[in-house]
Amino acid sequence: MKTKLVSEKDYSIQIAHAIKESIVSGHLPVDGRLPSESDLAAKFDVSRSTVREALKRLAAQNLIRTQRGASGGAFVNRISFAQAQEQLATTATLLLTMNEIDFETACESRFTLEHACLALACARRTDADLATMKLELEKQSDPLLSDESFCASDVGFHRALVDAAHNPILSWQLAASVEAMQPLMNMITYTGRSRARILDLHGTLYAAIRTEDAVKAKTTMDDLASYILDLGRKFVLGRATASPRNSGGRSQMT
Amino acid sequence: MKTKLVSEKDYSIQIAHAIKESIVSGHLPVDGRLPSESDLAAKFDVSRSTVREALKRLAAQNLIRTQRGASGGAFVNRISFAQAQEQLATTATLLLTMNEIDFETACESRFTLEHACLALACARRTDADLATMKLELEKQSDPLLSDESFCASDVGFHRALVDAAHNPILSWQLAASVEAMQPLMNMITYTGRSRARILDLHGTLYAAIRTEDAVKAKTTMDDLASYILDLGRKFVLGRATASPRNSGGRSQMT
DNA sequence: CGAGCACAAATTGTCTGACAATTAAAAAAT
DNA sequence: ATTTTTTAATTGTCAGACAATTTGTGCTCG
Repeated sequence: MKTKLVSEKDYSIQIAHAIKESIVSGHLPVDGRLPSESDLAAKFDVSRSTVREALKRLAAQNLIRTQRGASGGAFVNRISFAQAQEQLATTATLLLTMNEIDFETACESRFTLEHACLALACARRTDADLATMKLELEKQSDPLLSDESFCASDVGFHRALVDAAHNPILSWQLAASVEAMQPLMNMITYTGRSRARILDLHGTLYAAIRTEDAVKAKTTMDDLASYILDLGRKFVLGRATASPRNSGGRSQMT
Repeated sequence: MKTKLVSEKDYSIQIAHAIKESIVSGHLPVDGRLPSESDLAAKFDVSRSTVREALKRLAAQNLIRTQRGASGGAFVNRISFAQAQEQLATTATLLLTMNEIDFETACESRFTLEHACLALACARRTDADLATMKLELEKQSDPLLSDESFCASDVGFHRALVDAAHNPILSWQLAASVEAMQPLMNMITYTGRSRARILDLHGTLYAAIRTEDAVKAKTTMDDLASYILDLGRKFVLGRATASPRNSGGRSQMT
């Protein structure tokens, strides 16, 4: 049976949309195999190239994967948290870099989220969670640690903290936010030379979660938030006066 | 200058990745024009089809748009919140439908987020925010309203509530969560026939935000959360016993 | 001189047909 | 029975062509 397409939009878009619907609606089960490209071409009455472009659109969204060879083809992906997180992080990064989102807004959303996780984290943290946090704390207390590694460990600590809430969706959303902000955070930490203060706050946070003291954890998180926000403000300020703005002519790819 | 590609992965993936890097890193400015497909084909030393598949991958992620005709081509998109939200909602829906995320986890993450917005909302709500919430409240109090419209208004109320926090990132993330959960929430509300209770809680929330009473707002939100969670549990339970599970044979697309 | 109009040029969208690369299954050989 | 070879199916890539669309250009006519 041939499926009708309207001729007003590009075929590859319509085909991608049709298949996507089949997937999202559950009509096509996870790991189910799509018809071969030739079959799809016949079904939609278009050329194989057009079908391929449609499939590439879906592959870019991690909705399908392809495999060569006999009994190969396109299969419906079970979307993983890792993939979802990567997509979200890309989007968040783009929003941060090319839209009008300023550092303060991003910072506020991140710490608001993290703050919200604390109550859950205090109630549910396991020994494994605490061990992970403790490990990162010890890494961070090494004065010989490079700036880069310190930042990585910082991310690891916050991630462990959120993971302690044991809600994968919250972990997912927050991890993406943190990842998108990391480059900027790195620069701030580099220039701020503020390891001692951060380490101290982390230690306090750790202790509060260990003892299930949600109130203490929250006030500490607020302190950390305002401290980082302050550093960020200074950093952005210094940057604004130091380096001239990138003048905005269109440029081609080199 | 030709750009080298390794022959181990598919070319279209590598090309898409290379261009994506140029965009995310800011090397290609927003609204900047990419070279034509023929030029890119020459630059990467591949055929035009391969370049096209790469571009379709980017288009599927809303990173570029294309335009036909003279002085047409592919242009770097300024990603909008609307697009970002749509992408996030799709991902969230997929995670919800085909992964092992249960209703309680989704519900918890949503209300945790919303709870976290309340403090900001109380501090920053404008008259316009209050008016929007009030409007939805009045809609909801009409007993002749259809179930569908009631649910839509419910979403509108919560959206207005989060928007009152005036942090676009939080609005974005939460809106996507809410949208992904809406189908399920609808069914729950349909069966629960629980309008009066919900309306009451909404009214209390509205009043608390109007008077900037963050404490009251938070306790009310907690009540709402546990009420919905309770309804959801009953609903899921009833569903599990009533309808048999979709048996899992692989199926082809029809 | 201006307004409209035909035409050319550039660019993406699609089609056709072909071949290469890869993989699983079937067939053949040992 | 096990290993090797062949075969078939499928995606990945290529080349060339034409269609559709849009913009600019120059020409004609008022």
